[in-house]
Amino acid sequence: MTVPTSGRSSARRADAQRSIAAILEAAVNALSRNPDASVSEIAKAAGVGRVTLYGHFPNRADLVEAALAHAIEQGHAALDAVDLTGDTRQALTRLIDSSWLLVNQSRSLLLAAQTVLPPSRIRDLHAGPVERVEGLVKRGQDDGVFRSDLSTSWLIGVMHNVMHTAADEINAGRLDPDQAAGFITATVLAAFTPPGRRVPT
Amino acid sequence: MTVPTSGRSSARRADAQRSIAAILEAAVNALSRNPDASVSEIAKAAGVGRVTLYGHFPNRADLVEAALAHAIEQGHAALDAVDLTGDTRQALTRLIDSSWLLVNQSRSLLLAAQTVLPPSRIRDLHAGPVERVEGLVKRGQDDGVFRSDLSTSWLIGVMHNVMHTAADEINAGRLDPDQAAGFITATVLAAFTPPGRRVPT
DNA sequence: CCCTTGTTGAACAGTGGTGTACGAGTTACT
DNA sequence: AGTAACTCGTACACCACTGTTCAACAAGGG
Repeated sequence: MTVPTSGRSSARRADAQRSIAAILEAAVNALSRNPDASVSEIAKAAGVGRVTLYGHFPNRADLVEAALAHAIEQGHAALDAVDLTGDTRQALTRLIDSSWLLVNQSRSLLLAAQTVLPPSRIRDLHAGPVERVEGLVKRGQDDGVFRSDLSTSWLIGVMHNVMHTAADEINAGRLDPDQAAGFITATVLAAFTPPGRRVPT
Repeated sequence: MTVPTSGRSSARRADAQRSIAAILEAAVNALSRNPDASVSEIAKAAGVGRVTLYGHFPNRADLVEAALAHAIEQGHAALDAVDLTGDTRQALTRLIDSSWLLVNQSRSLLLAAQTVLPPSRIRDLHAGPVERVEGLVKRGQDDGVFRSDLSTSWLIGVMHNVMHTAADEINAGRLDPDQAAGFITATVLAAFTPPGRRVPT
């Protein structure tokens, strides 16, 4: 799914696979730095000719999509290690700890994708990660630990955007990166607390 | 400050002022719809020749900057009407009610500015509005109504990004625009509640 | 070892934008 | 009424990027 699987009978040659891998990695890096990175830029960073790149990805949009899919897949795999059982608030804390850096780093890449891909496509690509968070948040709501007067998707959106707050603050030099995770969890846990209940310390 | 005041002894002619006003308004509109709007596009929307536009704004960056400044100034003026005295939480609610739509509408314009202007310039332009919010939040922190374990700038950032959450959710068709303000204030007030204290209902 | 598959740079056409120049026409201020 | 300020369209030079073609060369697989 990461790579264009357009009707190909025999497997790709080894060097082609290497090229594709290099291109994807370079694309993720370049687009994460600058959402408007050109195809030439990416090809050069991948140590590959521009023509070669076009041999694997028909146009820039497809390349960006593949890069985003690649990054998401990687992140998704990395988060499989996180233990989401037990106390819901602690589970959420663990999830934030391991995911906020990933989210932060892919911010610019996501922006690139948004300018080139239809919103539906982007939502599809995010289906996996969203599902994981959604399950956790819903469990918290069912247990009464998280508020239910706001929709699940809203809470997920808030969590996501609070991570962006951290990125902004760090970028502006107003927040020490080491403190970021703590700020995020403190804020999210408070925001998720049901009305009338005490905010966890 | 809204208009290029580059050393001009005698006042501009009336029609020039009209042109500038039309251009600024058109620029705000166009850039709010599409952050990559071209100069031609903006000129056309303003009912003005492209050359005329260049007569008033030397380049695209200056135009974008002027548009952002214009929008901010307008918003700032509109918010002067909001009563920020009395109960801090209620004051914040009032402020959110009147400002979230403005913030939402200028999202794309801000994005345009970010791709063309240095961060410092953007922060300067926002100085006015930020100051207003900062005063209110600081007061809340001093009174013990808002938490002080997180920095003031963080809380402001959170408030800002929660508004963005609303925009995202509306855009995705998952939130009724009429409910947005309520969701935002509920979330922000909870996030601002000091640890150990009850979340307001 | 040979043939297929990949890779490469250079070159080209096309697109869509920015900013400038010019000359003729129009509109406001005094 | 006259002059300076303003506007307009066209045209131009320029640039950066996209996507394609070509012909020569390199490398993997059976």
